[in-house]
Amino acid sequence: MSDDEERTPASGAWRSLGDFIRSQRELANLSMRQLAEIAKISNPYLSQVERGLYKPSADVLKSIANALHLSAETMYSQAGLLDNTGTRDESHHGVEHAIKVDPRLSTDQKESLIRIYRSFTAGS
Amino acid sequence: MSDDEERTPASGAWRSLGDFIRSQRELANLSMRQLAEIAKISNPYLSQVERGLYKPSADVLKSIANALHLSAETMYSQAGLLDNTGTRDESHHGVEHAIKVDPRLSTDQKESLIRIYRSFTAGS
DNA sequence: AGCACGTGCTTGGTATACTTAGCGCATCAC
DNA sequence: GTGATGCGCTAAGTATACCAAGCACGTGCT
Repeated sequence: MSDDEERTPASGAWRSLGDFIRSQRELANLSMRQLAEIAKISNPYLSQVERGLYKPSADVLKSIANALHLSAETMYSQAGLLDNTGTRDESHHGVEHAIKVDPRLSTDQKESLIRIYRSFTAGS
Repeated sequence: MSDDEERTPASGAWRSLGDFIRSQRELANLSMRQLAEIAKISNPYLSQVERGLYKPSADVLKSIANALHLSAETMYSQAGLLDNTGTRDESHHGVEHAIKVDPRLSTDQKESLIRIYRSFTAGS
C-alpha cells in the first residue's frame, strides 16, 4: 500500500480534512458528541476523523456536511474527492470577491468588511 | 443492521449505480480488466460493484469517473451521494461560505467577520 | 472532600471495502 | 485436438471504516 498515492491528492489548502471539520464544528459551537449525534456517527469515530486517523467514507462526509449546514460539494472538494481542477468554473470564491459581489451590502459596509478581512490576513 | 437506515439505502434499492457504470463502460468499449486497470482497482471488485454487491467508496467512484471521462459530480449524483436535500441556499450565503472556508482565518476571526456581516445584512 | 456532568480520547471488536489467486467458458491460433 | 489469450465471476484473505464501552481530565455544585 505504500505506492499508491494516486487517489487522494492531499488537497493543500487545509492541512487535512480533519482540521477543516474540526474548525467548522467549533464554528458552529458544537461538541463532538453533539455533532456526532446529528450526523449519526459515533463520537470516537468523529474524534479520529478530526485527528486525521481515518478518512471517512462519502456518505459519512455528506452526513457531516449536512449537520454543519455545508453543501456536500464543499465537503467533497475539501476532502479532495471532487477534482474541480477542470474545464469550467473559474469561480475564484475568495472572501473579498464574495463581499464585493454581495448585493445586500452597501459600499461602506463592503469597505469595512474588506478592511477587517485584510487586517486578519495581513501576514500571509 | 436492519434498523433505521438513514444514510444509504443499504442494498436492493440501488439498481442504478452498478448498471450505470456498466453501461458507461460498455459504451466506452472497455473490458472490466481494462477499466479496472485504468481506475486502479481490481477487476473482481469492479465486477461486484457493477453487480451491485458492494458500494464503492468515494475515491474509487472518482477514479472510475475519471477513467470513463465523466465528471465526479455526475458519478456522485448517480451514486446518490450528492442530492443534498436539506442544505441551504448557498448562493445566498456566498460571503459566509467564503469566510468559513478561508484557510487563512482563525476560528475566532471567522466568528467575528460573520457576526459583522450578519449585522450588516440584518434587515434585508 | 465528594459527586454529577461535561469535554475529547483510547481500546477492542465488528462490518465492509478492497485485493490476490484461481475457476469456467468462450474464441482464436496451430 | 491442445494451448494461449480474452472475457466475467467466485473464494478467501487483508486493510480500513465504523461502533460500544470506558478512561482521564476539567468544571461546577453542595
